[in-house]
Amino acid sequence: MKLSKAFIPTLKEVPADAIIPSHVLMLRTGMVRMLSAGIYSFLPLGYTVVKKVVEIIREEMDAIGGQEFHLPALNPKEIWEETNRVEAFGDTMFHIKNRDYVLAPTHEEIMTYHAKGVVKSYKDMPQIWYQIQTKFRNEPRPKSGVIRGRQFLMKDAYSFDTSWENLDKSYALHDQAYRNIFKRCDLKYFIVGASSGAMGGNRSEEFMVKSEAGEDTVAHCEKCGYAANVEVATSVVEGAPRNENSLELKEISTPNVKSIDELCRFLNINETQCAKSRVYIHNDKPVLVLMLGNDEVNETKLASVLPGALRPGHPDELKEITGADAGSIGPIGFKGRIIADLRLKDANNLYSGANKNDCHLGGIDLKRDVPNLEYFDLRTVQAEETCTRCGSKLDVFKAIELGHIFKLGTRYSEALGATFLDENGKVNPIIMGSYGIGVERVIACYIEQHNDEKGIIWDKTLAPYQLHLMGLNMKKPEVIEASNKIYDDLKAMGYQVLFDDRVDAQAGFKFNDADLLGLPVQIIVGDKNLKENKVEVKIRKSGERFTIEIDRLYDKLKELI
RNA sequence: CGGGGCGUGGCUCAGCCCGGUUAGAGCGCCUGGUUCGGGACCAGGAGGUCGGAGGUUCAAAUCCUCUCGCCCCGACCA
Repeated sequence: MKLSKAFIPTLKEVPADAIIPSHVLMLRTGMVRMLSAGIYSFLPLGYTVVKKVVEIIREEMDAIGGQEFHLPALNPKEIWEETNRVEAFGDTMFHIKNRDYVLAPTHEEIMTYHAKGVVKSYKDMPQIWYQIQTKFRNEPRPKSGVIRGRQFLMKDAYSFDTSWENLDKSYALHDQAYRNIFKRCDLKYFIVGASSGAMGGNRSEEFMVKSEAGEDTVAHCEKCGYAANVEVATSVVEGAPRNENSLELKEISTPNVKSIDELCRFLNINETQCAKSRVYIHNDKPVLVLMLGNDEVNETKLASVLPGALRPGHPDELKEITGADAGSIGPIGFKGRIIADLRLKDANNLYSGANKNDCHLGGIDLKRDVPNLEYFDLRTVQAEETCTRCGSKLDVFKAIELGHIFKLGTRYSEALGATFLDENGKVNPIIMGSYGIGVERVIACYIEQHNDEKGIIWDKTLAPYQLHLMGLNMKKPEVIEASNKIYDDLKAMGYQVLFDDRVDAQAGFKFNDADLLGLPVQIIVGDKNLKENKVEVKIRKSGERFTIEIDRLYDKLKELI
């Protein structure tokens, strides 16, 4: 492609709205332009990269026996009502105004619909069906360029099996395919155990890339490799000590003391002597959640302990339920279910709210004073805590979710009646898995991991072109002739070449554009080197540059690309 | 949805607080010329309903009200 003819609108200045490197660079290199919040147009250069990623995904999915579909994004709402997901997605799902259609945010329902009545026998399975297609989600807050958009490309795959054991096999195939895909894309990633959330199912793992722009937080152990989303991660932490003698319950006046920190200062005690109370409304009934000190309630863990409708209580509800405002609530005299974090197991001589404003109770013995108290792991892992597997310290950081694999089970097949007959002629629901990859995220994450102050650093695998040929002074006949000949030769050899043949651009301008676009190898044709029949080659990644005779260039390129 | 910020030629921004020439700069773009291996220079030129609507005023980019859009933090999130 000749740059003089190409639509590759590079920007010299940093766009005001972009913060993270991948977003800045995708705009500056002319890969994308924003149309509206969270909605991006891919320009030719960006779309070329999309096609490369898609092709890698396609090859690896085909390699595990996947069959590619192309489903409609426009779906009848009815089918989503059968699985209750219109309600589950809520405002995140786009609804069409003038017909009862929705824009699909994922495709479990539609794939299951097609399996129903067609995949009827155990002999018809296993099946792996996938597509690479646009998804629509009405994100309340799109951010970070293409990383969180309202419309995005997703590879979504679905497996259909006759048993949980066979699902394990399909799941393992996808796990391997995903490892291959991300490795080929040269991404540093790791795999974490995750919560399956609204997708349902009983097991899921996420493929994560460490990044400050990430929206997930993960705990990771460098030493043994343990990695989990903090939604589900666990660690070894000391519980509150149980003292030999339990003190008597004692009411203490604590005017204007609201937080645990204030309480510790006021009474000159340690936070591990305090039980913090949070009230949730679970299926319309209040539940008191006790945490040690300043530990935060992990609402994902809480939701798995309290399945169903769950939300924090409103301030006015708290007053009505407990007789006190947040900050003075406690377990003694609380009417309703009480659960506590494991760190509080059988602790005594604790301080907590007295369910009376400006009052706390001391000398609380959970064993003595809170009968039938249930303990669960409810806290969020913090950095520097101890790994449950190997005993070393956990690291906690932000990460971007690139892919997610779920063992769904029968949730969709049961809801939609997708059943099969087994060897014994018995009717069973199909056992399903679902597997997603965010295509744009692969690109954005690659750029996050491969850039410098000059621009992107493409590896040959994802680079939109392999070679960046530059004619430095395209008014000089010898440069025109030599660079055009090299361009034609390289194309004839099958290379993908971007040829900066612009007549009016200065050398420095071309160099900077080349470094910005970041194609792996630059070939620089200038009149000085041409006098010795040479050109200059620059490796973008290392910055290494050398001159070489034109005759030897082609052999050298075989080594480099 | 809550908090904060911002909307002025294609891009980055100044002007607004304190209303008053023909609304500015740099980059980019067009024409001509010089330059030509790390984002050149000279001369000339095109391009703006100041996000939109309403209001105050003799007079609004500037003040007021409403509204739309965008960014950041939070909430939410597959």
